[in-house]
Amino acid sequence: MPELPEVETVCRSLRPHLLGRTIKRVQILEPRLRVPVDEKSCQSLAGRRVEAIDRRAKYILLQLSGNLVWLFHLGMSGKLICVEPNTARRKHDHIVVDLDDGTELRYHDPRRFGLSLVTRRESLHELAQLSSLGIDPFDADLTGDFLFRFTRRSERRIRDLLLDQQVIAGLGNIYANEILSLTGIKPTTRAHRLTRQQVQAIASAIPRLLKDAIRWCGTSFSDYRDADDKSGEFQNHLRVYDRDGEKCRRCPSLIKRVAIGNRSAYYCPTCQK
DNA sequence: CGGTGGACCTGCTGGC
DNA sequence: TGCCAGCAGGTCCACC
Repeated sequence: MPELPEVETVCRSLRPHLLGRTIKRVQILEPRLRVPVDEKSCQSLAGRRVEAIDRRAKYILLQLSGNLVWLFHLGMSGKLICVEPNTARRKHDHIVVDLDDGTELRYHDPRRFGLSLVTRRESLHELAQLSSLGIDPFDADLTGDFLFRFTRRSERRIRDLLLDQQVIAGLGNIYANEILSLTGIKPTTRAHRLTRQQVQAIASAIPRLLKDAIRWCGTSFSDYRDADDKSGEFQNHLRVYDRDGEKCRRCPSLIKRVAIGNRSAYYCPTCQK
């Protein structure tokens, strides 16, 4: 579900609710996420203050007093939502956090592909999840040259290379497909077949597209929401993703859907070669 | 090593 | 109306 723009939107919407607040109590209603939630470390969070909220790729980091970090990944269907006290619990509310002003922060995740873990700040860089991440999409070092080196030695399809978090950290299936649409490249093209110019175009399209998506607060299909349960708007601006059979926005052709592995790829057969 | 396919889950939609 | 297949924004692991 949530890719970088959605996770960034969640972080921004959490800040007004959480910054400066103190955690009173943490309840784990369902520990069975992708990695089992450690109840003990969560209970040790009572009394900690939220000092900052950061994002790395698709990970959300609540920086807490006492040099602790509470790390979340939303998986496919995870949400962090702030609600008034005494709001009815919903099915799939797995973690409930009581704050000192009465607000409740809830982690809700029907598919339970998400992740919640607590670590000391100095150990953060040792986490496998974070240490294996590739370059940040907004890093000035993400140049055509940089990406060209990866594409030269890879025979994977470019859509899959863009999804690889160890290469670029933060893209998911929506934005990988949209980037290839913006740059006129077919998602099934093998990476090493791309020209220098094509790779340059991809590198420069990535931060532009993500900034645009963040400006529209991300893409909402059925279920992505921010901390105030508000939808994003970028679904209205998608060029190819989830538009198979619909008209291309630049030519009369119809958008096609193909399976790459077991995930869909979308493209315009005329505009993308 | 790199690349691929399946597993992990629940819920929704569309076809019959 | 019900049932079933297929699909969904991500990641990880086994296998070739």
